[in-house]
Amino acid sequence: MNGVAKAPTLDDVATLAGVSPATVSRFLNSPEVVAAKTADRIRAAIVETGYLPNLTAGTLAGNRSRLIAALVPEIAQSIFNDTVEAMIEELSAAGNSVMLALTGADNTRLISQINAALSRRVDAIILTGVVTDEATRARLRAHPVTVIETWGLPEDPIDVAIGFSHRAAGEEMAHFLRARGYRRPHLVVPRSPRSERRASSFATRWMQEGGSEPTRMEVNVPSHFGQGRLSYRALADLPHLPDVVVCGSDWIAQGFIVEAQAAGMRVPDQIAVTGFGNLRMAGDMRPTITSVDVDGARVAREMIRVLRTLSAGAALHERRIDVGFRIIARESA
Amino acid sequence: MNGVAKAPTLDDVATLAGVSPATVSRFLNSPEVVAAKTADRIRAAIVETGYLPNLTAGTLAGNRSRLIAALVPEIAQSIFNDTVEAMIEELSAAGNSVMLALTGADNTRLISQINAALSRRVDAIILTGVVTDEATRARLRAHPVTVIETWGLPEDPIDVAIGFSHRAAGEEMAHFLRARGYRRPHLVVPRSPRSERRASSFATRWMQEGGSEPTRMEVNVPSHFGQGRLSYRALADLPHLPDVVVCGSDWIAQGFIVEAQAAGMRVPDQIAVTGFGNLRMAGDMRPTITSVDVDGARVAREMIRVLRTLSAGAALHERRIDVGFRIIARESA
DNA sequence: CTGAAAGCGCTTACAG
DNA sequence: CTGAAAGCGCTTACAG
Repeated sequence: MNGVAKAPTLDDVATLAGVSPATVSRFLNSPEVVAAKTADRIRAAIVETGYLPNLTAGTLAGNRSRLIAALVPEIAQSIFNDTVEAMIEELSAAGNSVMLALTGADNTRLISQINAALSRRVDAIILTGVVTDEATRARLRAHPVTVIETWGLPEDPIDVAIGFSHRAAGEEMAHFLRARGYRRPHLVVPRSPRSERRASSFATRWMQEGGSEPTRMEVNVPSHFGQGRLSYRALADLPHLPDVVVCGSDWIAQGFIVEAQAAGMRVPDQIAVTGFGNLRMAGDMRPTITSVDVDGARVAREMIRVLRTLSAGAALHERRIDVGFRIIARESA
Repeated sequence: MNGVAKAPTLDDVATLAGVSPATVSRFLNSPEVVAAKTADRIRAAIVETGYLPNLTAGTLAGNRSRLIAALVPEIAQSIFNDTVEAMIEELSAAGNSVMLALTGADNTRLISQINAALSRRVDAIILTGVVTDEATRARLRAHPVTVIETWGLPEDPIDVAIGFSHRAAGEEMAHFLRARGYRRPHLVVPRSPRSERRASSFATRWMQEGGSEPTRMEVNVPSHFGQGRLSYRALADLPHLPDVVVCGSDWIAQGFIVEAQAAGMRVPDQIAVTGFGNLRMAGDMRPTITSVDVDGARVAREMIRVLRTLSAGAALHERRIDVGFRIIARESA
């Protein structure tokens, strides 16, 4: 914090190496174009001066920042954390920095965070979920920044979407549970568009396969363990006891199981439970929790691929990248 | 993504408002110094052009970025998440952006992430924990950036430290459990310097109060639910069964309880358990988990205060800010 | 309260 | 393979 000596600049390095600043810049950005001997001198000068590039100047001059903004609702208890972490790892390894911005569980700060990102001239904005506001979509489309929508898979992405079909996930879970012989499903649905989508698709498919309409209750986002416990207690208000409870997240499923067991119920014998997200804990719980897995690391890899393609100036093959999902059948249902 | 029109610049706004660029800049940064009528014209011009400041140019010219780097080991399952989230919220509200960098559970990428942050000319670097490498400490001390070390409370902070005494936390827990009548504590210790510190202080104090040396086992970081389950099973290897298990995190405590209950043990009657971190889940678990609370939001507030003080050019009153901790006595011990 | 001018530290055609 | 020069979009003394 005691700014003694001024930080060395690219010019200092150039002077010491006896070359022009342009050559040092080239060495830094495309080392293959500078002669081996020149490179050696520059390398030595960098070490001797302790030079650290000023990326802020580089961004201004070069019109690319290698800064990427990741906008997520929250991280304290988020199902996206694995993906976010894989993403930050991959991007950092590829020489980028990540600016993480929180938009709030209800996404109220989405627009102000988009503006903050644009002000920093980020190369790309990664969104968790899909922007629903049409004006914002139009504005982002007109802007040079690359926008990647994740988790959802809208018909017409702003630029690119990487995710899976929440409709399909809901339907497949309905089919899975019906095939396992369950007859009275109850849905615990977080108040988010994606959870809502899965729940309604579940219900539609369930009835298509001859079942009667599932009962349901809603919970606030972000969903957490405590809501699972409350959800169990709320069963008392239902016209009949369900034989399987489809929870919108693994946290809810875990809380539900703990409360059910504390009340003396056996899971899954007396009541079965499913989660969503396939958190590590789902495989460790007693009983292990049947869940839906989305490959967060793959989402991260696809993002990198898109970003690389675009920064190489190439055209994108596909604007909607479906990474799919898998139902992981375990003990709880 | 379709860069049609070039983004409007401060010059565009100035021209439209009929003032010089310097005046627009002043309006943006210290609105109180420009005349009311001028301000009105500028405001209108900003709206009409849709101007968004280029903070990258502002940083280069003004030598401050309003960008703050937060370096954390990981976020997928971290006890720091609440603090990180509170911090990002507070900083964003104060007009800063936050660059979140992951250093790895074992902190291997600490130095490269520090360099990345310095390259972006961040105003401050927030560290989770304390930098142990002396060369890095010296380098950061010599650098104009403000460094805030959190959670730990080193004798001689690089700039400022905001945290609590892990030694005191370990001691107080020992005293607390001894006073409650427990006699055979067992420690489950994540392999991190801070957890280690708490565990050894616990043991020292426990023996000072007349107890015999606690048994212990270590677990990898980041700690998680599954380790708690394994820790229960590992009790079989101990010379005697403990009457209380002191876990290094609430995740471990929760997993331990679930496994103990699955094995037919009653918590806390047959075996008591404590956690650390006071996650929301700790208060929701069955039984509720006795834990140690650190006020993450307060850490975040103190950080803001420090940053504000420093950016106002004022001197800091204290370089070590102790936010304390509280043992939250609940059902599990 | 406002303007003209210099400068922040880079990158990138352009020319050789 | 390398250099001279212009320029990226701001901020900030300095002067009035």
